[in-house]
This record gives sequence, structure tokens and C-alpha cells, in this order.
Amino acid sequence: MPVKPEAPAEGVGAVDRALSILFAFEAGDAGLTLAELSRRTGLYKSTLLRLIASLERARMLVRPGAEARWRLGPALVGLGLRAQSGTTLLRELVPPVLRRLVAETGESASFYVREGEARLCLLREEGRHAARDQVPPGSLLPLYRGAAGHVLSGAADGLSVTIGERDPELAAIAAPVRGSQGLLLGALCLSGTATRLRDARYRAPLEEAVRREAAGLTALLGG
Amino acid sequence: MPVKPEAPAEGVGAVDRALSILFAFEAGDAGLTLAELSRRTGLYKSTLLRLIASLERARMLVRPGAEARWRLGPALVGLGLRAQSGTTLLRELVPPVLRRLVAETGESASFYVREGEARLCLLREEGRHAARDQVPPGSLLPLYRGAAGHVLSGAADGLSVTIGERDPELAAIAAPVRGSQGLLLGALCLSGTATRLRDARYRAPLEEAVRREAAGLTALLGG
DNA sequence: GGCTTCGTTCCGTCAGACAGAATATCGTTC
DNA sequence: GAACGATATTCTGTCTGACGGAACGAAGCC
Repeated sequence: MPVKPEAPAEGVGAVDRALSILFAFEAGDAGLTLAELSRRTGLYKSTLLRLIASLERARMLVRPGAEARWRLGPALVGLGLRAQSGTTLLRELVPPVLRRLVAETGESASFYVREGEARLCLLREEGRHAARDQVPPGSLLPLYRGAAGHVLSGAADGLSVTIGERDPELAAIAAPVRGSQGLLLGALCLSGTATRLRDARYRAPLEEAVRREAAGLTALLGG
Repeated sequence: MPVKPEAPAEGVGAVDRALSILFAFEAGDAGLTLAELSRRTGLYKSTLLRLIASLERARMLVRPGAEARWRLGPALVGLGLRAQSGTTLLRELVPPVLRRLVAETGESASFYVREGEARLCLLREEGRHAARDQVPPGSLLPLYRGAAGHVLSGAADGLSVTIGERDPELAAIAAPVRGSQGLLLGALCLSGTATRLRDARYRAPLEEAVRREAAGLTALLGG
């Protein structure tokens, strides 16, 4: 996901440029020359060399030999593992819960976390119905719409139900999952068509299942 | 391995500062506040906020909620995996070779790759002798000393043997491992005490084994 | 209410970073 | 060996991007 060096003025230009070098590398790149990096990033070679010096010192880039060719460095492996450890527990505990919710209700089950002014679909299990929403894990969705958004933005303190808010044909039920000291970790969510979920009698057991499983996760996670 | 923002003038200061933020995170940090990041990096909060804006846009940092608290972001996971893929094949093919070398000769077997003007011990299997050199994987060693260094610096075109060069009591035998188009990928190395390896009759089968296994790796790797 | 700490915004200053020219090196072709 | 094109490296004048740190508001504590 490369950054755009010409993005609106916020942040630091040199940092944006440096990071664009890292994102210039693609899977399978054994090593990129200065000329190739210049082509991929649009940066002058003198600029590249300055920025690369900082990235090399941090071992985010390494120059495997004497020739002018660079690869992504070991520091990124370390940071990547450290970045991942933050959600490792969630990635262990949440999928079984999602599968149980799908087995029990037939609707799609997701887990969302807040990311700035958006929400990220971290984990997902598809429901059994042919008609259902499509949200691949990794998607960023609006924070202020949809049941999970209400939960994550604090607009809803407990269970939230929205019908046709993000899309007129879809509806969702979400409940907060908390960690130690009441920290809001994410939102457990069931989603399906508005046609099905509008029916309060159909919906009642779904609400109860989301509430129960979210409370269970909260208990497991120290909330 | 945090960078030192006050390092000699090479590279770009703002980039060094930004990366120092990423390295400020430790394993187990659920999220760091602005004040805590300021303490750990020594940077002013206004400077931090500017730099963090760039890191957030690149999704190297994420702000999980409305409060001022950041975690390492998903882009680092992606870059970490991409960084790792470059040596994945080596990490699969080389360890069995190292184990065979140890089984056959009893001496310690290592695989080095060049990193700028140094060499990195990527992989290692300890030998059976009580007296042996200590080089944990991940170590950086001098490029211009030692048999593996001669190979990686191009000072030796084929097999290299050095006795007492890096340490008076140690000796090593190394051969190049090449990839497609003759690209030098690394050096396969046996090392032990100078006392043992100084004996040409003792050493001859070791040289043959290193040569043979390096040629085998080269064949596997497209050289 | 006062104090401390934190997070956010603002702005004058200047030195850090850039663009891009110049130079050196390398590889290829004849 | 010379010529050519491409690549890598070095250098420097310019100026604006980034910094430091003050000011301010909010939150928490006593």
C-alpha cells in the first residue's frame, strides 16, 4: 500500500518518501537496483541514496553485496512479528467464536477493530445464506455507520442493531468486546440482509448469541 | 535495534526520527501514548505528531481508538513477510546441508550472507567438539577477514581457507553458493580450532565436503 | 480551585533536504 | 582501445520543510 508523496500536507515529506521506497518492493524481488527504485518511486537517485542511508542504518534495507542493489532488511521481520503480536490473542480466540455464531445462526460473523476514524474487518466467517454482505478481512469500513461502527465509535455502549444504515439491503448486530480495565478491543458482529433481520422474532436469538459470545470473549480477555 | 538520531550526518534526520518511533515499541506493548513515546524517543510531542501522521498514513502505526494511543500497524506485518521471503528458500535448503556437514565432519557449519561491508551469520549448526568458535545466528562479522569473508567480498573466487585470521585460535573453510546468473548468494562455511584445521590431512576431507555441498546448493538454487 | 500532566495547535526561524548538474564507473558493441 | 549508453556517486546553491517550544485546552488528582 504505497504512500503518495504528493498527498496533502500532513506528516513529513521525507518520511513519506522513505516509506515509499519500502513499499516499492514486491513479492519475489530479489534485489532492486538504484535505477529500478528510481523508476518505481519517481525519486531522484541522489534523494534515494540519502533516504536509503537511513533505511540501511535501521536495517530496514540491506545491500547484500558491493553492487548497488537492495533488499528489504531483517528489522522489518522483527517489527512485523512485533506488530502481529498485538492481535495474536484475538486471532486465536475469536475464530472459534465466529464459527459457533455462524453454526448457530447461519448469518455471517465478523470481528472489527477500530483504526483511527475507520473500522477494520479483522476476522470473518461467512454465513450460509446466499444473500449476504461481502466484507473480506482486511477491509476498512466507515466508523460512524453500521452496528459495529456504533460500538467502536462509542455511539453505542452495549448491543447495537442497525438496519439499512451502511447499505439499504443489509443489517447488522454488534456487541463490544473489552479487555482489561474496560478497554474496548473490538466489536463482535453478525450481519445479513435487512429483510431477514428486520423481523424481531428472527433477530432476538441472534442478538442473544452475539451478546453472550461477546461477554464470553470479554471474560477471556480480562474485561 | 534502535537508530541513533544523533548519528553522523548521513541519511535524513526526519527519517531517522520516524524510524526511532517504530523501534520504541517493545514486545507486549498494547499501545503507547504520546507522552510515553516522547519519553522513549526523546522527541518533542509536536515533532512526534508530525512524524506519526506519516507513519499512520503508511499504516505502520495505527491509532486503535479516539484516544491518543498507537500500536504497530499491519503494513509492518506485510513488509516483514516480504522481507522474509527473500531468504525463505535459503532457510529451507541450507539447514539440512549444515546438519550433514556437522554429521560428516564434526566441525561447526554456518551459512553467511553479505550485508554491506559486513557478513551476517544467517544459519548455523554447532559442531561436536568442545573447543569451537561461538557465532550465534544473527551475528555480524567482519567482511574482509575469515574464509567466509574472503568468499563474500570476492577476494576468493572458489574455496577459501583461513587459519588464525579473525582469531588466532580459529580457522575456517568456506565456498561460494551461487544463484541464477552466477549471483553470489552466500558462503557455506566450516569452522573450528586452528590446531585441528592446520593439519592438511585432517582438513582435506573437510574442504572436499564444503566444496561438494556448496556445489550442490548452487545447483539447487539455479547457479 | 489549584496543580500537574497530557494532547493539540501554532508559528518564527534556519539548516536540512532537495533537485539536478557534474563526474566516475561499468558493460556492451564495434 | 574507443565510443556509447546506462548506472551509480558526488557535490552544491537554494529555499522551504521541519523543527523547537510556547501557548492553550482538557483531564485527572488532591
